[in-house]
Amino acid sequence: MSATARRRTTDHRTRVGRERSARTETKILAAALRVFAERGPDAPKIDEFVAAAGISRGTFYNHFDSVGALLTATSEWTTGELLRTIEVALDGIEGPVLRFGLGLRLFFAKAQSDHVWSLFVARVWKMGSLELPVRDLEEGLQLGLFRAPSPDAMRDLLFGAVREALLRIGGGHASRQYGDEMSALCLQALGVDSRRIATVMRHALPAVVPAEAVER
Amino acid sequence: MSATARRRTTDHRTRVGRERSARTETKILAAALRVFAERGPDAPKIDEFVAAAGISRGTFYNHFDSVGALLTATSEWTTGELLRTIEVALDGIEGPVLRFGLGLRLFFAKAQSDHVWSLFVARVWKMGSLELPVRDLEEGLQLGLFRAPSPDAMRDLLFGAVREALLRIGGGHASRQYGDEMSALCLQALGVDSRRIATVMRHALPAVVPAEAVER
Amino acid sequence: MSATARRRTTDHRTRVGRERSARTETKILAAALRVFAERGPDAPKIDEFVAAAGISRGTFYNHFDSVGALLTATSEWTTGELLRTIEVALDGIEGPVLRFGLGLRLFFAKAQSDHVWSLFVARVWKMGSLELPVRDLEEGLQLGLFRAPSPDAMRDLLFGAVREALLRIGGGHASRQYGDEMSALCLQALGVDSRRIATVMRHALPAVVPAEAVER
Amino acid sequence: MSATARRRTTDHRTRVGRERSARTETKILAAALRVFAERGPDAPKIDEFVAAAGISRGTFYNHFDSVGALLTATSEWTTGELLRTIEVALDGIEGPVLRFGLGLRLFFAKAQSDHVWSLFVARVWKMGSLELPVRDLEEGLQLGLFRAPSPDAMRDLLFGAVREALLRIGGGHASRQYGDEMSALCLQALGVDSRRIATVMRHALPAVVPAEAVER
DNA sequence: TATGAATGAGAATTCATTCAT
DNA sequence: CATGAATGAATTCTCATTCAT
Repeated sequence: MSATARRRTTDHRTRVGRERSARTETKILAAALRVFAERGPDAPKIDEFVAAAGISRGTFYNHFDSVGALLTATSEWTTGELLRTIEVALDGIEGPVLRFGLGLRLFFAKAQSDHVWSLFVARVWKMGSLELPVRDLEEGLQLGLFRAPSPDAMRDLLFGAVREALLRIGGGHASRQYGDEMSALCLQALGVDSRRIATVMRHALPAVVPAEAVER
Repeated sequence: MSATARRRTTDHRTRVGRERSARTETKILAAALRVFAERGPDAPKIDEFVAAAGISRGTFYNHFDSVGALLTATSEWTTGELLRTIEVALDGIEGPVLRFGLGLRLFFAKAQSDHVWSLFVARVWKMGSLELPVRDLEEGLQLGLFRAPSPDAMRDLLFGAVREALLRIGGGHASRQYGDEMSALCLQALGVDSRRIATVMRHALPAVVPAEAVER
Repeated sequence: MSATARRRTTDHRTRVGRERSARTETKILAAALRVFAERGPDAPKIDEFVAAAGISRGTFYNHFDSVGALLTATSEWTTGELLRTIEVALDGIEGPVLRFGLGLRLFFAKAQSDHVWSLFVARVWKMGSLELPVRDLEEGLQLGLFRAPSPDAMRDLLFGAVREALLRIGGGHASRQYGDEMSALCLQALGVDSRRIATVMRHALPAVVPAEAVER
Repeated sequence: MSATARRRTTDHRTRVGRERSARTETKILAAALRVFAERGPDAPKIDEFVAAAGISRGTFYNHFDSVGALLTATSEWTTGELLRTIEVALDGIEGPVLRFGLGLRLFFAKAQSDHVWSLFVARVWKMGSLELPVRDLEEGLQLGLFRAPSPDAMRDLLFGAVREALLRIGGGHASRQYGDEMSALCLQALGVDSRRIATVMRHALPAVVPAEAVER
């Protein structure tokens, strides 16, 4: 066998191995998403992930060092795409009020289409991993379109409202219009007047193009 | 020793014992408050309470059956008085807007005066144990003083906002005016116009009469 | 109950507890001595100590953090007294040759009276925890009673010889005179002439007064 | 393709395979030598050999069944030649004292030229795999050139001294003359008088002819 | 033969709970 | 009622071994 041939074989083995590994990792992450969504970030034991993913204990440790590491990885895996996706969907939309309002509506639409994701984000979300669209907010404040006694209060109110909304949606206790209602209420909280809110709510929801179909 | 004397001794012993027991229980509850505040409701182990309270494992079990029971007891011990206290302080104040606004300000004042309590409530609070002042809200809605797309959304937004606020306050990251700012923002979220908000904020904070000085 | 009485009770509880704890610890150490002697310092698993000591896993961890810590503790517990004991027994004996020779004979006598101890020391001994009687050696060298090409070589030869001797004794493959034979050979290795060696071997073995009867 | 051609190809493949296999095995053995030298015979895990040899787990098991088997193989691979080599080098040298002394000096020279080997032998050596030159010792005793209280003591002292010496050399804590010093001291331990020792030490070290250049 | 992901038995460790004092 | 040592089930984590590619 020539060196070239051998190298090709080696590459093949390596590639196949890596693919299998990646598939297993995805399986674990998908399972983790469900488990964290159901039980929160602290309660679950390794065995729950192992059982949910249908793998062995050993395999778990081949991929993640601890539940903490898994939580981090799941967070990243889960929220990474979404915000970018929304960003893209909002491309070409002008005006902070419209942009922020539509962004919220899109976000809640995602939540309503995936309760597991919704619960997971609600329970695990820590500031920083999933940011609010700071730019639109700041611009809106400067233009006088948004009003708030302080940035901290504004951020906390929006953040808390979204988290509670995700809990409700994830729990299956939300009506179909709930996402839009909460979006409207958030705009009202920012001091936007009713007419503008109505405009935002009437606006057609931009199409979301998934970056790529993530297998789950 | 006569029967009477014995009985008297026994009574004395019993009384002393009960007092000692009550004091121990208070010590445990106060410690639990700190521990739950720092670590949330799921993470802490029995030993953390034992260490924080400066007692032995055995003593813990003499008072509480499990961490769950302790959590419940701590919740009740902690929040039981407060809402009634606020209720009392608001006695005589008229108008849902003013009542709700002042109630919020009082609530945040309490939070800012006790960070441990603040964190505890933020982390442990589950719907039901600490209710929003439903009556004022409903009345305000009926009178057209509050506006919201739906009661669910309204409740979630307020609830979430308060929780985030408590987290900030408990973490020590809030300015002195933060409580008032958040109160104002909540009113704005309910559709109250700026003039009315200003009135509420200018209003003197009613005096709070502690039901009894709880030793901690 | 008076404060004094209570304190007395508390003290009593504390004392009883500490005594029980100390007894358990001794039990573990004694078991560890056997286990390490049989299996060496690396091989044994926690369960072997647990089984040998007749305690539960949990109890083991109440006393020692790891096998490593247990090894250290066992070493200290085991060798601490001996060298001091020998030191005391040699009190009043003059001359490095006589002192060193009798010290060796006493050491091997101890080994032959306790095979488990012998094997343990042989396997676990690391330089430093159980020192050779440096002072006698140095004095002997200065007086020209001992001869060696270098201190390092001398130390290594003696150290290695003693270790091998302990292995043989611990294994039960030593004759009754073996300890004395090895002592004599060590003196010969140090360049002591036969007549002097004979004197040392004829000398009565000083009585060893155990510092205190250690229960085992 | 003709049968002949095919056969030739097969032969070629086979030969290449065998060579590759032999090379891999050597790689594993060389790595094992280092690992055992550093960690002793009990502590190391399969992964350490795998990592040190730069191979995969699977490959390890293609060559050795267990750590025990590897240890045996490494011992044989490592010490097999040496003693025969020394034997050859001593060919023609007369007299037990001279032969034994020069043998020791050669042995330590080897140790000082290869610290890894030195540590490995020190840690792994168990009686039997690497024998002392019994014949010279017995002859020396019979001729009255060596003196010892008993054969056991003599063997143990020499054995222990050599092991300690190897540990020092392997650890890099030996001076350049250390090997010779220890050799001289061993002779002194056997009761050889200084003049004879001096003769042995002055004697030129016989040339060692490596049986074959062992690739490592 | 070489690879390395997957496996699961077994070893280490934690922690809620009991109980004699 | 208070104490804290002991317990052992539950859990975490390791590592020798297998096996499809």
